[in-house]
Amino acid sequence: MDGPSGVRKGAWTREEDVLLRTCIEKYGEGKWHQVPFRSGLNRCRKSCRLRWLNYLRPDIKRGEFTTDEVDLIIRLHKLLGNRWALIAGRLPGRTSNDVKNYWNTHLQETAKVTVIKPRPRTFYKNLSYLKGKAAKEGDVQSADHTLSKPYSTPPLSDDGFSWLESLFSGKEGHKESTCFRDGSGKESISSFWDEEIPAATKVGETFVEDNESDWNHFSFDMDLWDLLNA
DNA sequence: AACTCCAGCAACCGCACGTTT
DNA sequence: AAAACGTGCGGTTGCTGGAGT
Repeated sequence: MDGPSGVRKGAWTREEDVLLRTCIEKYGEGKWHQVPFRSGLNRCRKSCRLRWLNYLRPDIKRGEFTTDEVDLIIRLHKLLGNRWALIAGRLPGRTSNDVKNYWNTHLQETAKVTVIKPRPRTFYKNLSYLKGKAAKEGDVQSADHTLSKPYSTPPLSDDGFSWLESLFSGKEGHKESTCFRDGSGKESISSFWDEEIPAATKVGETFVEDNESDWNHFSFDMDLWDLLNA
């Protein structure tokens, strides 16, 4: 079962597991290129890393996925798509491979969902939330047409309910009341979920909604992934 | 008992990205 | 700035064991 380079492939034996575990316990995780030499294993670094991360790590949870875990996977997949590492990061003890395999075998067919891709959105520059930020960080128009970094927290609705939290609320068909108001109280964007998304024009790496491409607005390069990892 | 089919899972592979030189 | 290197991720493959015929 050795490969052309003489490196062993295929299923791991108990002895190999012991060697790898002993090596990691002695030297710690990381420096995977050194692991085959240090452990005496005739395996490539990738194989060693994968075996450790997916099987040998002591905090790995085995057994059936609970209904809570399945529910969370479905919600996160709806939000993130096939970002298995991110999804697994929210499930203590589960690996990305576990989650991916579970999805592919149990959920793929039953959970035909529309993935909400974090499309860059345009927000009015004078939203109350952003105005506060802009006052602290300088005029948002001064640097570039776009913001290089998303704000650390998403805007809140009037009642303080985060639209991001709503993604996990489980309220099917829930009409999120995330109404952004400008200084005069005029609603700029009616809702996150049910709004009719207008046509958008790509400007550089951002999208500017049609009819809103002038300097009265700025484009907000919304990176949900960073928000989730914050 | 022998064979086929298939679900579940472990592992491999290629690529992308970040860091170092 | 660019090449080399190291690491992590996601798609895919292939092995294994159980169920069905």
